[in-house]
Amino acid sequence: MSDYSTGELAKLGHVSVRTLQYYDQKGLLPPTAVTAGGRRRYAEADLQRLKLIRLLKGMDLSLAAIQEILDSDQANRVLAEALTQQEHQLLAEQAENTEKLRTLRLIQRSLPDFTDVPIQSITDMEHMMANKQGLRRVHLRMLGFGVPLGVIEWGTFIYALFTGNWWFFAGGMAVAIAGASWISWDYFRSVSYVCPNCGTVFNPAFKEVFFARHNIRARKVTCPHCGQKNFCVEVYREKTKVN
Amino acid sequence: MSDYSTGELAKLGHVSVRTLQYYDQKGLLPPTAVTAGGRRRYAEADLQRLKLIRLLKGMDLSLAAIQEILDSDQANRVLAEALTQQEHQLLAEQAENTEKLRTLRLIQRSLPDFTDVPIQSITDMEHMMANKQGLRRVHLRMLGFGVPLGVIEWGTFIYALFTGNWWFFAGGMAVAIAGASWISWDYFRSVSYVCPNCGTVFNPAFKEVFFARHNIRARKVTCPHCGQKNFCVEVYREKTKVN
DNA sequence: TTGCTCCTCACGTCACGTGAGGTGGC
DNA sequence: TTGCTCCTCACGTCACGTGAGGTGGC
Repeated sequence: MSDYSTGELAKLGHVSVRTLQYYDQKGLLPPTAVTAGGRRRYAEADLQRLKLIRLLKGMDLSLAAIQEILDSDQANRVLAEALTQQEHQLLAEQAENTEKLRTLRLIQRSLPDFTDVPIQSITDMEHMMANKQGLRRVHLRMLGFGVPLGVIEWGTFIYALFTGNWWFFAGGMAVAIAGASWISWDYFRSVSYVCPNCGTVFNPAFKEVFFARHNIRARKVTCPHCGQKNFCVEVYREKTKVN
Repeated sequence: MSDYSTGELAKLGHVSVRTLQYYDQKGLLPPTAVTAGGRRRYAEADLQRLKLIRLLKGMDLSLAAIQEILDSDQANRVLAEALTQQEHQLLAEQAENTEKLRTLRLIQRSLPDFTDVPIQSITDMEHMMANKQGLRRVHLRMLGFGVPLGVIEWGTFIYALFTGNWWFFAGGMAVAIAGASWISWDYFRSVSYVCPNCGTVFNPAFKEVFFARHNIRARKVTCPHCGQKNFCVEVYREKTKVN
């Protein structure tokens, strides 16, 4: 009547034959009987037990924990305890995963800034975050001063066009150039660079920064520590580090 | 100058010495130099690399994936791709965990119903859920008929008390007894029992059910399949299974 | 008798932890 | 010279998957 071979039980329980052999070896699900030829024979109750094992394993309980539950004479109590513990475990994992996703997306968003920059530079996350904020302030300040300067430049130019008074435009240009110089200087004093090779954060000379090849977030400058010339990521220069 | 021994780098990188040895063996982080005596010597750039490894490992990337990223000449592109993939992975895990927690709590809630019942009986989840719904309907129906019956019983009793007309009460009692009998019969016809030993779902004789020891959700009845007498969980008898 | 199922080793997986037994370097 | 650090094997972890080589049972 209702007894199954290893293969039959495997099919009914949606597990592999190897898994059943393994469960037998571990003592987790020994067959009801073994034939003279050494073949395992399972009964209906074994299928029940297997289903329960799968159910518990589906909630990430370890085989050891499952065995402890099944072999306990206080199965109910032990199960309840294991479930409570597993609930905490799963909740903790959920929180960790959420944090991992947060970090992942932070990197994804800042990855476009790292064109030409060896990715070694993406090391310190907190630094990156503080940095993003600081840099954004600096960039906003640039805009805040740059836009009025542009207005002055074009305003005086157009005024000169209509009135023929080019001295007025010359004055506007002088103001604009002075302003732009000041903005550049201010920007230079607000940022530092981090060497992708040795991780040193340094402040190159104004001249080197001004003429260096660069993109939105990195600039090819020379590290004073290891002497290499690399694309270095621009970071916000913290007040406490100004020297 | 700034070169580190294995122990020093381990301390700075918050990993174990063994981990660094392992990373060297895998080719993931080979030391910049090795002394004549076979001691590993790391440079500043190695610390950078280690920090990046930790950052990526923190998002559950495998060492193999990290190595592929670090050793690629298109590191940026490869990293972006790996991150996108990992994002999907993490999201999938979140969804799975949520489902695991749902199952876990379902079991937790129904666990008190399994007093005296071998936990083997908690096997089929979908069945359990359909079952809970069905049983609840049956219980509500019992209440829906039972409460009016109680009202009739007490109402006629009190009426008899005040008027002295006890025939009226006798009539009410008759109705109540008939109603209760009908409720029992209806209940009996709405549930089945599942054998904790062999998993068979069966319908015992009315007499056995009526007099059997029981608690809220289980009843000690005899399985017609394996012949054992156990506490069997009461389940909702599905229409299609009525025989 | 012929396939098919099942059997028992035994190695591989992944990222290290944990000794054992020996040596480099301050 | 004495500790301390570091070195290389090599086994263990967890839940099986994947052959290899052999046999039971219809």
